[in-house]
Amino acid sequence: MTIDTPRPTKRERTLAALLEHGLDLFERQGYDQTTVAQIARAAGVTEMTFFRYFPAKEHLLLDDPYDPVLTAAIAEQPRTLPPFVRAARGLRSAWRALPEPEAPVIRRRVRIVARTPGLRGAMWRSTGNTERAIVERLVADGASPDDARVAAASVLAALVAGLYAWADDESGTGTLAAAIEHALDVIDVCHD
Amino acid sequence: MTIDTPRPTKRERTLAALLEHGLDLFERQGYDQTTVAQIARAAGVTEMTFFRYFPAKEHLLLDDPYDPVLTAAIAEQPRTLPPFVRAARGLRSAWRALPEPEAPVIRRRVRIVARTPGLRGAMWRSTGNTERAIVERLVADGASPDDARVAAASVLAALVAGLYAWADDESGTGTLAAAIEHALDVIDVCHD
DNA sequence: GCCAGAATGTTAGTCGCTAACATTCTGCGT
DNA sequence: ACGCAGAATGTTAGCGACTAACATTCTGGC
Repeated sequence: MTIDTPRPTKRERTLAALLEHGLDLFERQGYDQTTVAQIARAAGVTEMTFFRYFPAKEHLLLDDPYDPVLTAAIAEQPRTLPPFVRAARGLRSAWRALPEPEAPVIRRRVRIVARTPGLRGAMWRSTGNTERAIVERLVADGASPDDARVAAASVLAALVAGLYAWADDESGTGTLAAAIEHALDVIDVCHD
Repeated sequence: MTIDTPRPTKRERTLAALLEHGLDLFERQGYDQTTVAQIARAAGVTEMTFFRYFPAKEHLLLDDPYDPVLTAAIAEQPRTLPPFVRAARGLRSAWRALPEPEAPVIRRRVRIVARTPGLRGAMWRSTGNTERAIVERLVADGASPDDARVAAASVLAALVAGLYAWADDESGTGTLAAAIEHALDVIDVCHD
């Protein structure tokens, strides 16, 4: 909880309204069945305005400000390890340190993505930036570009699969960090 | 070369025309800049007809009749191995056996996909069937569903990354099978 | 309370894609 | 060669995501 909440600017308020009503409608009637016009109307705004806040419908669900932490964690892994193992262990230690409070919102979003085939592709594309960041890090440390791309893509795919499994768990008991760690364990099978 | 080429039915001819002109236009002016109407016109046909042959624009590039071979190869891997390793080695042995003659067309297609960000997502979604098939196989052999999904997604991501690297190689000398094998080696780092 | 600039609305249009129905053409048997 | 069933294609109309150019209203600091 922040100390003081100075009256949110109008921009912040409409953004929040779009996010809230968007998530709500997606959950109630499905992503494909929900129209941008509907979301806008629910938020007391025009379709046009929606696109001033999000470049596309899917961006209401896909945001990703996590990159810097990840690459830092990868950099800390010993360079003697193969790129694939470095990436996997780096991601694992990064997510272990992540704060859990944001988990509920993330869960709502991931749930919708996991259940909408068309969005799974979009999610994958949206990991493009993260992938680039990881590749950069690995190459800077001596890996071949091709190998780095393979390692990054593969590790990210495992991470996303782990996210889906966590979001789909009805009980909702497990922590996000544990789910991620488990997913990366499936992949990092070398014990040396 | 087949022994005799009985006059291709009209359906086959328009299909071929759409594929040919589609690929051509995509290569010359880019995927996003190419309109379905353009492709149809070039093939001497209507936009409507295009959609009778392909459910969506992207399907002109994405076809995948490979699943049965893959799962069979995975089934042959020893069940004592972790799911991830089984999947990786199964895929490797499957692609080793694949005929190389189709490579040139595949290369054209993958090249376009690799260079069109929006299509990378579509490609990923189109691997959904293959993923399901692999998961089924792994689960049937005793893996947990969550673990199987992680393993399948991760291995497929590596394979696709390998495909991109191969298609982007300007020299065009390396064989498809070699590229795939190399990609899977990056991921299967356990030597035991 | 005023006013610059932010925020929003309007209109019009493109592209991907679908549906319902009409029309033409192909390739088979005779 | 001929005719006909059914395949193949065309037409029209429309929805939803998204963009562009321009007009309008409203906000928030002074």
